Amino acid sequence: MPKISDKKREHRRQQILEAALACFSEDGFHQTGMADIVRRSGLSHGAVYLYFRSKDELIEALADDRHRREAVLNSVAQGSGNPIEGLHALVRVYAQWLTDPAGEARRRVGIHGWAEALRNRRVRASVVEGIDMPRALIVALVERGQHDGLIRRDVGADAIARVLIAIFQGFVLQKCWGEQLDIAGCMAAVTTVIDGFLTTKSDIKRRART
Amino acid sequence: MPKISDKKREHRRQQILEAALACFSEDGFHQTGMADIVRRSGLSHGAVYLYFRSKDELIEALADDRHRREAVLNSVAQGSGNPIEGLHALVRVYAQWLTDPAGEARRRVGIHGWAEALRNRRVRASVVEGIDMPRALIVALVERGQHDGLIRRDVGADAIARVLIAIFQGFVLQKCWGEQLDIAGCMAAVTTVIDGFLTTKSDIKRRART
Amino acid sequence: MPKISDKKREHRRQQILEAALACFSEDGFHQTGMADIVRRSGLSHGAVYLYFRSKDELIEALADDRHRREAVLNSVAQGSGNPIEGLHALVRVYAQWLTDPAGEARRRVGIHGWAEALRNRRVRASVVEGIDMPRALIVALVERGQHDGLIRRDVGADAIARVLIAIFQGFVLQKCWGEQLDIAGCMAAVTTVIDGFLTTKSDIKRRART
Amino acid sequence: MPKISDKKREHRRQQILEAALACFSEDGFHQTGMADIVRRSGLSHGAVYLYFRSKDELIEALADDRHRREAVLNSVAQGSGNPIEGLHALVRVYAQWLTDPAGEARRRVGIHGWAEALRNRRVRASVVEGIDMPRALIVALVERGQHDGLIRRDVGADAIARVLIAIFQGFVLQKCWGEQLDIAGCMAAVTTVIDGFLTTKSDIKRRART
DNA sequence: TATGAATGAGACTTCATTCAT
DNA sequence: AATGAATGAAGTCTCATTCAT
Repeated sequence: MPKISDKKREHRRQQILEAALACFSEDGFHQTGMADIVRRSGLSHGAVYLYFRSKDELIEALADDRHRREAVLNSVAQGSGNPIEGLHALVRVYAQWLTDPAGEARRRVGIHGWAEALRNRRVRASVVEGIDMPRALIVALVERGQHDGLIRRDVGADAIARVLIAIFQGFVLQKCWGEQLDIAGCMAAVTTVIDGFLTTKSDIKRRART
Repeated sequence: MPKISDKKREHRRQQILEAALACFSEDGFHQTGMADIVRRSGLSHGAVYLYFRSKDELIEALADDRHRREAVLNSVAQGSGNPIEGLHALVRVYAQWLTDPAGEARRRVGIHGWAEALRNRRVRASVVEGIDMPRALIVALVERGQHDGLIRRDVGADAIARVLIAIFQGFVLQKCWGEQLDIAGCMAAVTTVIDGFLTTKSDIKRRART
Repeated sequence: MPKISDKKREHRRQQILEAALACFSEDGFHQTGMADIVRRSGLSHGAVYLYFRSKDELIEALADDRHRREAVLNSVAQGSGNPIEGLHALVRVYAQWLTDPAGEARRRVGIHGWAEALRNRRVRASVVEGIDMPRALIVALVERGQHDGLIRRDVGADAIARVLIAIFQGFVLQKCWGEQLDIAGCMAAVTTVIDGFLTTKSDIKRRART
Repeated sequence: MPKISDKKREHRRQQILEAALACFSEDGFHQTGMADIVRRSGLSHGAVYLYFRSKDELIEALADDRHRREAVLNSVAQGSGNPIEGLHALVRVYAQWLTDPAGEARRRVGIHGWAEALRNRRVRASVVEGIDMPRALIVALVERGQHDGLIRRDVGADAIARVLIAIFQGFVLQKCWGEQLDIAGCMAAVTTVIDGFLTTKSDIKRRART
């Protein structure tokens, strides 16, 4: 039993995960058979079970994978000086992620994961943590903006964060269903949404009146 | 029992659909066995197949059911005089639907349906038609608003519709995952989003300059 | 419970048997469902079970039906004076039965019955009795012919009977499989077969030598 | 067990086919359950489906098997010098096949196949091809015999072939139903049948008159 | 390490028969 | 007598997982 190198091992793991991603993206978790994944990975049944103890572990590994990738995504918008600019940057990053053709399979699997999160505790934890990252980021930006008087104070930071996240979740759904989604136009609308959260002169006046 | 009444028949059908809804809501379409539905419905195996030819037909019936219910939901906001008020009314209706505890199972099944729509043509058609209704409604309202000078013309009506729909789709997800979702707060944020699409004095001035 | 007339009762019975015959002829006994028979008969499930206690009873009734019809067939050749002429008459009758387009379904069901006879005691009894009739008839004719010196004595009467019966059984098979069966030509061959069983001058001489 | 040898594989296949043959022979194709075959084969449910994709494929495999065996059977009589002797040889071979106790199951399955051929295109094709082989063989022998003046020209070669084949089909039926079939006697009768097709002095005279 | 044949529980569905009406 | 809705055992087939090699 010659222990193979860690590099080789990691490569095998990725091979399997890629095969699983492709299969799950096409047929969902429960309509995909292990045999499909085995075939697509070019390995054997036994080999796959050497790397993942069960199909569920494979699903969870992909959920974690997604989680990790989103962490990278979020880090991009971090540290931007102006909170408003930070929000716009975040939107741009997500818009790009949404448009990337190479990410189609991952987006589709993501949707399957959203459904699976309803019944699989581990998947749900991964998904929830996944949206907690941008949420915390947005909340921080919004609170800074509110503190600086740039963002309206009559709307909760958490609510704003959830609205923005929801928008992208909805976009993923609509896009993956093959809807004619004018991404550029939608992004313009999202920009307007953010602007709608900003303080206006009338807000200032109104506040003055109170 | 010779030829039971249509009423009784419809009742049985509902009995099965309710059992299916409960099962699917808990375990998803593919992890729910017909045996589960049979057990929960209190009927026999054969009886269920007397009303639905297959598990798929059951899934599709629920999709159609959802479709029908959403049509009713949308009709509420129709015919409202002021387009802005119409949008707000629509949001209120959907907010209420989102909050209704009795609708929890239906919302969860809805999410499973979103995933299933990725691989089942019939389900996708039903889901897409389902979002087409409010979309058309919102587009109509927005275009009227734009024509009347109430809504900004620099954002597409379709984009606005898709943003609003996406928000609710995301809310459904977040709520069903058990997130601490401050619905009231979120609705306030949505109201602000809509207001963000309205024309402001600065818009008018800007337009005047052009 | 108004007892219906015997005439009506018999008509119903025939109605069911006809439906069963048509279904069995197309799909065989075990691939035909009671539902098929019920549908084709225009009656209800309960009604069919009022006349036949089970599907097996239906199969057996058809076997008996066939048995009865064949008895009629055989009676035709009976009582013919010349045994040779009797054999030829029998062949003509069976040839006609084989050619009758209206009998196609019955011939097909007959074949299914031959297979069923292998596992159903009652059906086998019916089938075996069915071939015993013409066999006895042929044996009688042949023995008379042999006694009269018209038919060779070096071949058993029973063997001749079985050969002739076998020929028609094989013809039924070949015809029902859609083979290009030149019935006229085949009948000519059968005639020759019979003639082959007759004594010739050389037989007489040969016998004289012994 | 990684990749078992072809020999082992073929052995397993035969194991299953034998079990299927025994079951089908007793109960017919449609009354035999896969569970019966599984039990009798000593393998597991899944293993059987590893070798045959469906019950139908199993039936067809047996049909093909039979087809192949009959090809061997026919080859025996081929190339015989004297056409008359060829016919007698063929009859002897089939008589032996009919008598072989080890072939009982195969003969019974054959009858079930005759019935199945009425509704299963693939099975019918196999059965029809199966009788086409001896038919062609007999036709060739008879035509040679007719050309040589050994066999009567007033009976079609095809008709003679069909008569001989029919005889054996009928014998199979009668034997499998448990009839007291005096095979030796019957074969003597068949010999006489063949002799009946030969030219006699009277034929020659008759032909001379024409 | 790696293979892939084998397992067997469980999936969906059918269907002969019954029985309340 | 007649109906047809209901039953539930049994059917065929799949598939996640294991383990002898």
